[in-house]
Amino acid sequence: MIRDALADSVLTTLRTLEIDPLPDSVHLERPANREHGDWSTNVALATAKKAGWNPRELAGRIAEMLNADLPAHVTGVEIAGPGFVNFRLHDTWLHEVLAEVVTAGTTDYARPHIGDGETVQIEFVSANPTGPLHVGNGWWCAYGDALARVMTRSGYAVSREYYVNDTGGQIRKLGDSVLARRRGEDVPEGGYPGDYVADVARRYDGPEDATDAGRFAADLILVDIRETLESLGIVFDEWFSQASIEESEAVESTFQQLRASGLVFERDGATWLRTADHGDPREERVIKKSAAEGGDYTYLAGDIAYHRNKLEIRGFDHAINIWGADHHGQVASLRAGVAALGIDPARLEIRLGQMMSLASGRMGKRLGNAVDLSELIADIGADATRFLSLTTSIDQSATVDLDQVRSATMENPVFYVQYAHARICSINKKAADLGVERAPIDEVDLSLLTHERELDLLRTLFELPDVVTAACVDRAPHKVTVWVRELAGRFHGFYHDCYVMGDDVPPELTQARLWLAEASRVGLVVGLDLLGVSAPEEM
RNA sequence: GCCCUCGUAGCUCAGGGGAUAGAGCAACCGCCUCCUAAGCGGUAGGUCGCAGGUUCGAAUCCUGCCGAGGGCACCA
Repeated sequence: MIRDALADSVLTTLRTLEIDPLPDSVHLERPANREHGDWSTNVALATAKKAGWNPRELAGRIAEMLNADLPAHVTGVEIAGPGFVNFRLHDTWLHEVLAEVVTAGTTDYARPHIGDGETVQIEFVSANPTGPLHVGNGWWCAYGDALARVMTRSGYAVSREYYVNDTGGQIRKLGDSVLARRRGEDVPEGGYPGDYVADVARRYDGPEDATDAGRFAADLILVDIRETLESLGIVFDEWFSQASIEESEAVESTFQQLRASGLVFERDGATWLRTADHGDPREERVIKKSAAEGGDYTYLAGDIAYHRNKLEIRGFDHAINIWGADHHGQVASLRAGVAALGIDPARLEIRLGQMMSLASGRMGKRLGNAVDLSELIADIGADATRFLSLTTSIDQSATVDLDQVRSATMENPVFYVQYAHARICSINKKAADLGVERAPIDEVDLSLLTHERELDLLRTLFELPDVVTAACVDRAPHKVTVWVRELAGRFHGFYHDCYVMGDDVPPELTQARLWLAEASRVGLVVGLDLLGVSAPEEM
């Protein structure tokens, strides 16, 4: 790859100059300003001081030596600013990129080998089955799925999991609401007033028992949640029942294992875990309630047991939890609990998604203005819904204007990107109609691609492997969204200025441009697929 | 009080050590005898919350302050 080749040649030069100490690596980047060349390195700035050189002088020597023996594709090396070494390249480096992209194709281009088969479980959504998913608690579901896609492409063996909170107080409350509705009464204080509860009540013919009614309701609601997620193309490998943990020996055996850590003690009739040693600012947490409080294990105890199940019993190498920021308070305690079990807490990664808000104000089930996720999907479609939530970082508390989103559906950026794909398909269709076939890539003169639009497109395509790598390592699939918009923009520019077929387009150029369109298609298909957004052939 | 995230164009957000800070929307002006105008080009719009510090270089890293959101249960 060009970057490695340039870095190698710079490093060789530094060796020849007997620079000591040599830098660990030579950083090459593409300058934002075109006047600064095609590639640039700050290596002189970074190493000069320690090696006892003046940065500009060192940069000058590097440029001088490289100019005396130019690396492949390089037409000239210059110094600029305080000591940058800038490379000017012949367009052939980009033509090589084109060949790489179409040769690798959608299955192999931009497939970084990072995971190396490591198993990763990503747990996300995990909303309580006490009501349909609303826009707020469904906001980061596309994030979890896109992250799973990005990590899969990067070589991890990924499993998607939904932790179903199908036991405990919330379920009893839900059951109480159902029973009240069945009796024709209002739901009790703190219950669930939604219409879906009434629907459930009409179908429930079981005993007058809150837990029984609650589970019945949760099962039905879960079906609805699953359908909503599937309509977004999100399919979980596992729907893991909290009850299955709490009603088994899992909590008890986890409890015993915690005791063995020596961090467990009794106080005020309750059993506590000392979590301070593993970094919890709360220092100690109750894991088993006192008799006066019922004597049950706490949620934390169950959660530690659940994560023991993930990391020890099922043995995933790595577990990633995607939680809403409102669960921030649980992070340190859970990590401490996992560590107390003797499990390396580095294997558990918890990403907090900041709360989203609506331009119209706060949303909440109890405020009665919760907008169902399924409603939004019905309004603007699955692709737009996913794309929308994947444009921002999860660290950003996004503000969504639902009215604008609905009215501006046709101007949604997702269509801009999909339209680029449709245009490529349209070109291919026209080529087929005209009986134009693409010649094998190695028989096509790619050096005919010299238009700035063409070269910009190739520069962007070059970036995809780096983008996927960054999206994976930083757990930031929105980087793919940013990139795919950029690529679509480049393609629209090319489409507008560079006709692939036409009376004044020579057949050789048509061939080269057909391959460029194909490379663009590869980029769009890969990018959109990572986001879980469809790539339609026509719009 | 302590912890986490954020403060970038009128709005919604990218950029998260490099050289002149970007996009979309909104506003204004142009562009189809030709592969879908759901497109392309242009104009206008910024003290990157404030103040210090580190660095050859800071929107980016560190500290403090201000502002917004979230969190600090024998609830889940």
